[in-house]
Amino acid sequence: MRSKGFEGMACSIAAVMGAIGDRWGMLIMRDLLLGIRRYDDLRQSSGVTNTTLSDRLKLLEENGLVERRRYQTRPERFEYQPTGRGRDLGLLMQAMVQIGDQWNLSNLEGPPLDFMDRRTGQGVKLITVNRETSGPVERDHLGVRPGRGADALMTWRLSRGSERAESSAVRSGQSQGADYPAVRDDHSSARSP
Amino acid sequence: MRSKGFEGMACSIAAVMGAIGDRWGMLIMRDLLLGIRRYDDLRQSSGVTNTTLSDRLKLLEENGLVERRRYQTRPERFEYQPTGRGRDLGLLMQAMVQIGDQWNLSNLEGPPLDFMDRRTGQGVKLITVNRETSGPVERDHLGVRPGRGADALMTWRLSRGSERAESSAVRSGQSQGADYPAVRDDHSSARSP
DNA sequence: TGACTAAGTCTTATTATGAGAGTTATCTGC
DNA sequence: GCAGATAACTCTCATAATAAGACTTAGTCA
Repeated sequence: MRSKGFEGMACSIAAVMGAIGDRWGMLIMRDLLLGIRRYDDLRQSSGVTNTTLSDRLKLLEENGLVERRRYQTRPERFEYQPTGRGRDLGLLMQAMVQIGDQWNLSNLEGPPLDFMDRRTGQGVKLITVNRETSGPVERDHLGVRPGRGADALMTWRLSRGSERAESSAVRSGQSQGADYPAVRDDHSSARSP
Repeated sequence: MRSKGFEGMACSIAAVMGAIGDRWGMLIMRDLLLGIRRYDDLRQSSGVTNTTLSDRLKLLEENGLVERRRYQTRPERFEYQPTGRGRDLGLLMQAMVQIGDQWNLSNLEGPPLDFMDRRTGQGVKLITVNRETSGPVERDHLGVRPGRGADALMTWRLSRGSERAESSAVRSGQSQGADYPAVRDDHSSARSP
């Protein structure tokens, strides 16, 4: 059974994960964004099996992240390239590289992949800034609130999240609250989903 | 069969995806970062089944992203909270929200989740900046190169990526090259993996 | 001729998943 | 004092997905 309900979820995180499919989908998108175009190259680069690669490419195409294009006839040969939407996932890739490099799970002597400014050759990183002023915002100051597209479940999730952070968890002095404390909306209620 | 070789890959993207496990793992991390702590709340919030939630929580704990803590005895009750490493995934969450909001696959009238600066209440976003000067870097100027932790496969991947971008693909005038064009290293070669 | 390339499909055994029932220990309301 | 609720799971079963790798098709290369 592939999925249960990633489609109807009012959550951008679920939407993005649903579109990518799984970690194989993500590795394939990584390779495409790095410029790999051919089926066999994708297979060798990611180490995925034929069955899964074939399936994921179809899925990514259906989800509008990848375009399949015939680059020669007789025999027919196809290549795959990211669409505009697929290219948006570059941000995700940067975030993963930044986090993974920090963790360094494989105990490497440096990052495997180094993002940089092509003009200057200098390294780059992702930071959080104010949407209007572009001034930097520290992680400790970040919060979250239901947006206009939030449904009852999202509202419940956020209020439940801040609830726990203030009751048993904090009383015991051991547990920490939400990493992105919810800022309560006027119309937020804590009904069960 | 769960996975083939996500462990030995010299790639931060694979490392992060491997640690999260799959999209259910990501939804669980989302909920934990929003402050949800209890098993039943996680289940209701994410819509995951018991079997999968139980399995994923163990996996996330093994991977050091989540900590299981007894908050009461008789009867024993446990809660789950993100570790420091788990908290790093907040950046990933922000990236997904930013991308998913842009796509708006569910045709909502606004974002479901709104990240902001708690001090001012103003919205925030992720941008790419120079690692030293903190000056903004445009997407079109981004490139990539093998870092010190790159293995033969990563080097091959990057050189193959820029190869395709310059040969058949561009010759035909239809295909575009890598979104993050590789900057060639002096010691990069194009041997097969 | 034989080897090789590219882009897959097909087969089989193993593993994961969804749905939901069952379990254990305790607390709450009446 | 006992039905029902709560919390955090485990168990079962039918179905779906996966890994490994053999096979296919239509050419090119030496």
